[in-house]
Amino acid sequence: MSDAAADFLSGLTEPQRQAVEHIDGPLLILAAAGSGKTRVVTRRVAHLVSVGVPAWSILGLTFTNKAAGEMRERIGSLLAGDPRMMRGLTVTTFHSLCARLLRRYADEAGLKPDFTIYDMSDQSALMKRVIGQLDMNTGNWQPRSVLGAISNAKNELKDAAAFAAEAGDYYSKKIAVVYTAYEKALRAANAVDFDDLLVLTAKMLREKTGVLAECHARWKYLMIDEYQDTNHAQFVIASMLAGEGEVLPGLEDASSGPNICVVGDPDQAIYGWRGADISNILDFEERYSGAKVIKLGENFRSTGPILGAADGLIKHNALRKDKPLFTTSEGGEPVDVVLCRDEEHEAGLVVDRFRRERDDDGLAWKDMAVLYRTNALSRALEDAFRKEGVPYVIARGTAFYEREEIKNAVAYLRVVANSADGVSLRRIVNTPTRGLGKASLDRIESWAMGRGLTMMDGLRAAKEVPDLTARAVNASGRFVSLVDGLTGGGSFMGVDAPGSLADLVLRVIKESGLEAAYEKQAKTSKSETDEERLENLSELVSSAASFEAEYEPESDPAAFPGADVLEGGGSAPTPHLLSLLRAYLESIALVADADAVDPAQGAVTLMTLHAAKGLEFPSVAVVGLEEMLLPHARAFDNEASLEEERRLFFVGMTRAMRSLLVTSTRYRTVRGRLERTIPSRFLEELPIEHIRLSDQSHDDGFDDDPDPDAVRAGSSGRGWGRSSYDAAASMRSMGAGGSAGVPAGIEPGARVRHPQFGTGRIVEVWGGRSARAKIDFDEVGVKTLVLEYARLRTV
DNA sequence: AGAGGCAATTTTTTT
DNA sequence: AATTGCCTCT
Repeated sequence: MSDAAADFLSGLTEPQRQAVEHIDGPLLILAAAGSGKTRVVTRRVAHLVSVGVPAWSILGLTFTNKAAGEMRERIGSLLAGDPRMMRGLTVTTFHSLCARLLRRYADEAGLKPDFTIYDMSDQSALMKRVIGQLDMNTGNWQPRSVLGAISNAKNELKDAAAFAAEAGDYYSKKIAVVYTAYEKALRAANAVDFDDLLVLTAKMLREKTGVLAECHARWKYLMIDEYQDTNHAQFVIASMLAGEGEVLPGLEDASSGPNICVVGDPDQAIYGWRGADISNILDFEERYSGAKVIKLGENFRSTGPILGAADGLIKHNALRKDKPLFTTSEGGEPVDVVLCRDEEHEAGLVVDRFRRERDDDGLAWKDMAVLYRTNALSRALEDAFRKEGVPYVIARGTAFYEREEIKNAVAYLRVVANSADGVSLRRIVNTPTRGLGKASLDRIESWAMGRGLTMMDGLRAAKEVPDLTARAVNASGRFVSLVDGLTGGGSFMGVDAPGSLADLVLRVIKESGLEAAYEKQAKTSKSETDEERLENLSELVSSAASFEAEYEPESDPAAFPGADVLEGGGSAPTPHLLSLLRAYLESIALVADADAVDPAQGAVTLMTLHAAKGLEFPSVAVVGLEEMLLPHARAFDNEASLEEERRLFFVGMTRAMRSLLVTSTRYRTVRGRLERTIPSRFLEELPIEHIRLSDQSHDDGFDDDPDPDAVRAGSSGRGWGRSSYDAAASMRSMGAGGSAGVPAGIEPGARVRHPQFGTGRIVEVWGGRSARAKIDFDEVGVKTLVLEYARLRTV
């Protein structure tokens, strides 16, 4: 063994070393939270390469782009001696890989290579039309729930025909009809949804032996992270790629099984709701009878109390094989569990604690994270962080692309890349308004559909469409030439339009009139949001520019580089603008919220518990430990989902290295309504010896320092959570604090402060039970607010 | 055609 | 609170 190979083994525990050294045959790594999984996986890859396995024959699959990027980076630094050894290494997400394979083998998959990937809002838009066209009532058949049913079917690899064949009851039969029509509409739009990426790839790998053979020729070593969260479709894809089909009964043994290495932890399975099947990991040993199983149990991340508390919690999962969590590290503060008055109090508490930890314990903002069950909980936290001037970042990778103006610009790009994309076309055909109203568009559409043409074809042939006004024909013509101009003369395919991707994006923004429309609005209404929109649009141009700068066509897993690239030498061809555009749109479609986590930002990270999986922070706060929230109301009906909620909390707790705060509030504003809450049952499951309870929900005001007596007060018994609570007293104290309820002195002429709108003067007050006030705010103008919910304070 | 206003509604998590 | 959809007014 070379010295380099030996390096990858230094400082490892025995089981870690075994995992790193494993080369051929199936391997299951059961990696408990904080057990050094990433370290092991990256070193194993580096080790494989160092013993002569070509990097291009290794395929690593993760769930988020960020995880993939990190893994690639860490492998890169392990192999820093020779960057060329990384050549052709593929580490990517399931969805990315599938998208690339489907483009490369579009024919075999029954697609066209320029297909669009529809996100959830595209899917809803399409589904609404489909349901409407079937003359079904969107009230009775909600796009969301229908899509949910279809998604479940797809995850089990049931296509519309199979679904229809099984459908017995009226409801299922109806869904089957919608499913069929929805699929037809997707294909007509030359589009696939998220599930299709997996489904169509699985189908292709099963049915097209030629494709599978090429994949086998390329990838000899398969590695899958977070295996406990794979669904059936992903399981099939993994099995096919691993060469499972080649293992004949009776021939499998320890050395001849496929080179598939899966890594996961059943205690961190949190995606059951989207079809993840925990039995994939539980049955791995059975499926690959020669599989080597390595358990990484020792935790290197958290202090004893944090780990003890998390262990005590997860033990309450009855459907779980008991597995001790242990650490050799000593000391550590107990887990703080604090009962707060409301979300404002809770957020203030978190900010105070973080500030203290930064000032006294030498932590940096980037070392801290707040985790919550639902995105809605971020608001109160944001307000507090902003108010206190503490830098924070919300992990919502998709947020930018969900903005109106960005969606509009991206829709133009999508139509440029795929003119059949009806959902995007409909979005932009009259945005900004160009005189093509609903009536004209309906006429054009029915004309086109009657002929089996796309909407774009209809626009192109507007002159022939009956009953169109001259104005509509004219507008159609202008729209068509706009798009043709952007595609470089209507024959983008095969012809490289001049300019870069960023230029194209810029042209879209200008030539579409989007920029002008927002500029006009910004001038007339003087609102800041339109200024912001313009800034966002130019940020989109920058993002396109940096995508272009970083894009490496040869790193495309479906590029299947020829010998010249794999063996070195040969320069990569200049990417065609259209393929660049496709790749860019694909990267936009496949961003994950977790991708936005960037510790380099020097800010506290706010994110959902789901997004936190795989990360670690010296200091963590998990907020909102209340019944209906964590566990979530939706999880009450069955034990399995309740246990998933518990795992979710477990995942949150085990992100913490040194400091963990868990909070619950007595009252929480839900959809604008102040509601009484019940502390989460999970709090009572935390072992008392590892936690420090503190009921601060009765405290008045906004004390910065926790009351040391209050800390002791809660620890006497375990009944503090559920019933012994004086709601009236709490309401009184809140009134005094002025943070909720209707403060006195709300009358015309009075000056008040609103948490969002700032200060203003009351113009008018009326109404009895749900009294409202008209308030003239200094910054944002006149607004009418319901006093009960407005959180006004007199100034 | 299209903007703006009002009423109803709100199933968490995400690739 | 905030978003979405429906409806009216210009």
